[in-house]
Amino acid sequence: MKRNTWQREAVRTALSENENFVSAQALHGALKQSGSSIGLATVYRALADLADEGEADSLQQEGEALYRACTPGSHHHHLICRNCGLTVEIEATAVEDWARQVAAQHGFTRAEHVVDVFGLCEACSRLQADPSSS
Amino acid sequence: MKRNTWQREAVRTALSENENFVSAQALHGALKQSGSSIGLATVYRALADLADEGEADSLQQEGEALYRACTPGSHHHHLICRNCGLTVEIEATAVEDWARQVAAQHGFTRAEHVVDVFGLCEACSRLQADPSSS
DNA sequence: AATCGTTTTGACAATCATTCTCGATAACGT
DNA sequence: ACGTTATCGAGAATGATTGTCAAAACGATT
Ligand SMILES: [Zn+2]
Ligand SMILES: [Zn+2]
Ligand SMILES: [Zn+2]
Ligand SMILES: [Zn+2]
Repeated sequence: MKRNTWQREAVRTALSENENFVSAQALHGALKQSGSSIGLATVYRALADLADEGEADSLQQEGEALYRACTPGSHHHHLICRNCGLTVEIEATAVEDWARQVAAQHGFTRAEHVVDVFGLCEACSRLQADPSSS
Repeated sequence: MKRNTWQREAVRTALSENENFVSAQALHGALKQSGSSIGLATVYRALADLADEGEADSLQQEGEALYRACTPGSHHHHLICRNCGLTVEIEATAVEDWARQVAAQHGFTRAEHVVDVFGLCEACSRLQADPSSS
């Protein structure tokens, strides 16, 4: 059976304290900073578990996996700022339907999909337009 | 200025000989197999170039980058078989519009998106349903 | 509370894809 | 053909992730 360890709980907590997507390494760093003695491998394992239990969402950016505590049990996608990491959860029934349909039309089964939107959030867009105002 | 080397051409050719997405390593292996003396780093460089010149599409699967020679100049997405790699190019005007809109609604600029659909193609679906028929 | 079988941990090594280094090579404009 | 300079290739370096395995922690059960 699955056991409850303070390590798993620490990862869960640390994750939920971050509004945005974070890497395993970053999370481990933060935990160590705050005095925890948790191991890096444990953070990786805990995040992987959380992800396939549906308690966290994950995505790949620049070759590394990022995780985020997300609204549990709800399938959704993300709008992410390339500059500051600000993340917005977005629902999109239309996209879900489209994905299902296009798969079916080509005879595909067990369809899953990866849908992420990246951009510059409002604040970062302003900064880039007028860097002097920082 | 950019030069034309047989290495670049070899990668381009090898890529277009593959119907499906392939990794840099796999492509390098295939080239070596057929007698080429091209270096691995060169394959990586050539693929990266092809990708941002729009001659190839790329996606991340299981932590590695895969490339495919795609219909040039047309933005599209892919429906990919998780088992055999069969790939179908799909157009999705509705998704393009949706992505643009959802970004704009939240004040995001320079929106880009990652949209891929994975599943089991018709043949692989059959095999999985009745493995004895192989 | 002590015991016991099983799960989880963590330090470290190992793996694996990708990038970097840098001297050698080869394109291309002249 | 010449010189300039982008490109190449072999191997080292990097960086994220996973594997190893003895020690520690769980939790059910006395
Ligand atoms: Zn931002
Ligand atoms: Zn979806
Ligand atoms: Zn298939
Ligand atoms: Zn698109």
